[in-house]
Amino acid sequence: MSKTTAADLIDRLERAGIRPSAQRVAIAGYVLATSEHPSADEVWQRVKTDFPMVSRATVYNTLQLFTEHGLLRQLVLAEGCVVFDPHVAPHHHFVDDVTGRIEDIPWSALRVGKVDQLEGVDVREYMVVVRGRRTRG
Amino acid sequence: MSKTTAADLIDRLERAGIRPSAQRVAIAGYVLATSEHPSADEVWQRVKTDFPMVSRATVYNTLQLFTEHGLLRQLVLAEGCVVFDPHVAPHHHFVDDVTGRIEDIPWSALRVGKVDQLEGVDVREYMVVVRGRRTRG
DNA sequence: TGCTCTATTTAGACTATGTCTAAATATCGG
DNA sequence: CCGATATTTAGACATAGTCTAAATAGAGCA
Repeated sequence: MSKTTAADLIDRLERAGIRPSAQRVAIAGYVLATSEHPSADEVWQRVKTDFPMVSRATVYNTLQLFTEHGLLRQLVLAEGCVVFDPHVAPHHHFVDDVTGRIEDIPWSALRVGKVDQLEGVDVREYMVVVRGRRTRG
Repeated sequence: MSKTTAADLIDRLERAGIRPSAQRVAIAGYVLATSEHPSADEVWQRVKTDFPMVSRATVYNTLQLFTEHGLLRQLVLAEGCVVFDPHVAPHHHFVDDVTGRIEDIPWSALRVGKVDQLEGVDVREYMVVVRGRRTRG
């Protein structure tokens, strides 16, 4: 595994326009290299093992900062955070960036190909999640 | 708007194999008819306006029951429940039903069509979310 | 009807996770 | 080194979900 050095991390933060403090470098060292898709609290737990006195607020603020500067993406995929839909047949979803409102998109309105060619997975279901703005009511 | 009667709701619950109590009918009256994609607490707040003494535990248990009997789906799309991904280029995601682990799927591994034909939306991003099981490591 | 067994509901304690604030600390430019 | 600004901190607070033991309601039956 290629180990990312502190100097590399500092460089990445600076190129993103972020001042590299010790806490930020420690957080970056984990979250910019992981493939685990951690929640904010998981990042906090993990970073604390190397950097025990970092506060929760710093981790949350830093993750927000990294996201604003394009180093991270936030995915609305945290397990256990669900919403209920009485429309049980397969369909896709549109999430309005402005209002947060979730709307159904009929299955036939989009076409998804090559799902059957995915290797090593037994697919139970899939859907497209589209995000953006409404241009009319 | 076609009003769903209590008799209709009772009938749906019974056909799904659920004994229809007053609380369950009240919860069904809202959640099986809405297009709002509410969270569990939102369902509780809403149902309480008509049925003030319903407890939170009942609403949570009932939503779980409805889901198990196929009347509802749970969507992992609740706003504010995020996970972080340092892979900022567009890609899709696979969620393992067994472990909950989220894995990246390369953009090129799937094909999504007709997104540009969606009416009334200005698309910022989209992704496919695939759920299922791994068949090998 | 009244009894008993089971299913359902309840209040509220508990936990986990995210937000906010005011104070303390660190860093930068001069 | 100094003052101004940026950053971090502890911990209170808020919100949402889980759990439990006790109370209530309903079904089947004598």
